[in-house]
Amino acid sequence: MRLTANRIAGILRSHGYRLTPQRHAVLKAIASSNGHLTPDAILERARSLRSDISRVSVYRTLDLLGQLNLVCRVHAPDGCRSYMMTRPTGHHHHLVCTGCGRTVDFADCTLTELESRLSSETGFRTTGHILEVYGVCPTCDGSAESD
Amino acid sequence: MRLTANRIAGILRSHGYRLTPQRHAVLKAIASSNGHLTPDAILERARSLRSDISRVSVYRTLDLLGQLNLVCRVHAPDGCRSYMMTRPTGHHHHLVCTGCGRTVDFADCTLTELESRLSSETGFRTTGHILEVYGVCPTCDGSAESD
DNA sequence: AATATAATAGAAACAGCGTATCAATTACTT
DNA sequence: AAGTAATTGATACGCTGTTTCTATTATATT
Repeated sequence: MRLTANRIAGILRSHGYRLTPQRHAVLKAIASSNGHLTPDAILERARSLRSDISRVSVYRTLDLLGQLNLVCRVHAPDGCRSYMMTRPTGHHHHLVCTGCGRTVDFADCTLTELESRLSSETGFRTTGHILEVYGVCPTCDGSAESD
Repeated sequence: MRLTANRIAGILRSHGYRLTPQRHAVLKAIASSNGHLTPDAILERARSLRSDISRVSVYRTLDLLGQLNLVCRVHAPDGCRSYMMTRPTGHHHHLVCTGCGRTVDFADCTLTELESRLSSETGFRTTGHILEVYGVCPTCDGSAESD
């Protein structure tokens, strides 16, 4: 289950951050999507909820949420600055629909073996990885696109 | 073994493209690195070989090389537009040093299982993936940084 | 070697994304 | 209700990448 905008609002306040209408709109914008969103798409959605939101606030809110690990970035083939809500769990990866952007998380990551093998073969001390899997979701596979 | 600048020059010509001094300088700039380079870093290196190279030409050459699969993009945590020479082989991934950028390719990709499992679990028709592994190379692990 | 020509170059202007600065506003504490 | 520190938007800026256009040039042909 993914974090709702309201729960995140509570988390923000518990960390001493203010809950402004702008932040709330950004939260709702991100939480209302089942896929990843670019900062620009987030701005657009947030503006439909509250018209007086600036681009700057979107970036600031994204930075803040990123620091608190409440949103995570999605690396798409055409750009690596899209965001979506982080699930409560820790390490995970994304299965991204290249048609509509719908994104599914998965947590079973089989890369620790690979990392240790690479480590012993190269002498590198491995520290992490990016993994994004791409595909076409059932809906998009039936031709029409949606979001 | 990685492609040399001269071999790539031959490939370009065999595809009907001209071998201009600018392109050659860009090729040498990329080939002379053992890591991934941003377009800006490539411009800088190419300029040290030949002063009259414009930023536009770097981008154009990168596009061309990308179409021919002679360079590939490296997704780093801070940006996804770095380039390095492609090895002659096909599907592969990168182990990237976060200290100096040195990059090692590896071809044993264990993700087809994961993809088919995800596919049957989600209904997505998987089409590919990005995988970049990060680490610290032996040199950088001994404190000083180099390139 | 000279010529023709299509490809390629750089200059300049532009567009988009993200950030820094700063005065005005406002969410929250008391 | 008032005080205050956090937060906001406006503005300006810088960086990255692209488009357009004219001049140049690598190559094929003679």
